[in-house]
Amino acid sequence: MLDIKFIRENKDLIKNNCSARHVKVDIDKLLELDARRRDVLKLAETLRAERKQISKNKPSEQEIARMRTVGDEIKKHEDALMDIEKEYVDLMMAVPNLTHPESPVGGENDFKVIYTNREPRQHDFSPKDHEALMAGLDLIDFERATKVSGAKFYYYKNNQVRLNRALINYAIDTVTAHGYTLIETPDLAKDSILSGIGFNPRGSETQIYSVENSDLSLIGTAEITMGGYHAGEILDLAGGPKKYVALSHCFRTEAGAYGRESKGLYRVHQFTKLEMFIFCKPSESEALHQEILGIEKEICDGLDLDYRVIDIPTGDLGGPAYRKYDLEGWMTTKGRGGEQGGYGEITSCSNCTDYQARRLNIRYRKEDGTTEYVHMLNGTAVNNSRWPLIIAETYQNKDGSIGVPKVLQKYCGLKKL
RNA sequence: GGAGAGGUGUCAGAGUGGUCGAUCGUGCCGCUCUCGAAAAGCGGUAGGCCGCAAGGCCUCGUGGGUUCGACUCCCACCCUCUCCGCCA
Repeated sequence: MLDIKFIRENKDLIKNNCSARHVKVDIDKLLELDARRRDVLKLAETLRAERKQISKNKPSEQEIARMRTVGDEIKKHEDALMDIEKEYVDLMMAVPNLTHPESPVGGENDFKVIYTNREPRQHDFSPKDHEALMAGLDLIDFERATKVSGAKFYYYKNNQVRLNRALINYAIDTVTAHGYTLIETPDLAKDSILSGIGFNPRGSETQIYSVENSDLSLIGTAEITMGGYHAGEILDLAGGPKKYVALSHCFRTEAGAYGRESKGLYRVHQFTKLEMFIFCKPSESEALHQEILGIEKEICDGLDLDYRVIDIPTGDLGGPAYRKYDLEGWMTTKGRGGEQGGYGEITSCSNCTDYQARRLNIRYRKEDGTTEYVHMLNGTAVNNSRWPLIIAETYQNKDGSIGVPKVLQKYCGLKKL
């Protein structure tokens, strides 16, 4: 959510931003509702002030009689206000965040590559995809998962389970070395928190599983439970930003996402993820966004993967992100029509500035004693779906075995799978 | 799941229908005293909304209701604590 005052004073900027981000919101309608809201509010408040003044001391019979009608009038204004406010809030929620001036303008495919660590290594044999590799080594079972839970679920088996734990533990050590507090979160959260973060739990095109007869949903990312962690609080950031690294399960319906891209582990309904999350002062957020990106690269470098970083274009930013970087790894799975590979997303980090903080009411105390909304950032450390995928495809041997990256060997005691 | 108690400002804790947005203490900030600190004394200390401002409105777990007027009364829900039951 943005500041209504800002929207009021920068109407054209907001409209242009909406169209750059491919978001349709009726800004004129919003401003009209805003004006009506303030008019009605003023009427109600004037009457309330009068009633309060008169009712302070014991009023006369005559005054009491008049206050009865004043009460009715106030109620009328309040009801009108509620109607206006409902529509107003819906529109406010739909307005996307502002955009970083350097974010590339355009749709999904207009991203800008800002870093490539090296030319992807080519295998000197015809590489397999992770599904074939893992199946061959009895490391995964999709079929029985389909029987038990449905398509896009999986059982990990044998040493793959150990490798996945090693991956998480390696990432935990790497991130906590940068001063992040380790935390494991609930896997369900209240709908009010979901929408505060910018997810719509029960809309028509939702990616969220909701629990029937409750106000709970399964989280799609620990971003939800971590954003909610400090909801409604006034933070003390004098000692520096609050930095967390959070472990949770993630659940996504992935409605409508089928086809080549969703092969194997690339797009699944459930996975485990380690997520970085920061609450900071506005002046710090751009530097911390770079810090998160740097840690993501450090994790990748440690595993010696082939990857690149892209700056996400305006049309693909979603609602909350001010700027977003994806880190894409080289995958066999991503190959198309005879090609032997392509880049696929393995992490994503966003600077959401104060967009979520305003919805969740998270502020910090400034030195002058006043408060201001914090900036919030999030970024993937690792997960146990796409990362095992890319390790298998990158470290595969001609004989169908999978090497274990050196840095993980001490975590799981294995040299190959 | 059953029984009881309770949810008020940083914390602790008053307030049971009318100048209560809230006593007192504590914490925090400033000042005085001091070479400095402690102690002591004095003063200041919630947030949000509307407004150029003056000022006004809202918030005592949440949402309804009663009333001219609700922190105070009624209803529902949420949460916390104690005891009992159940349970990985």
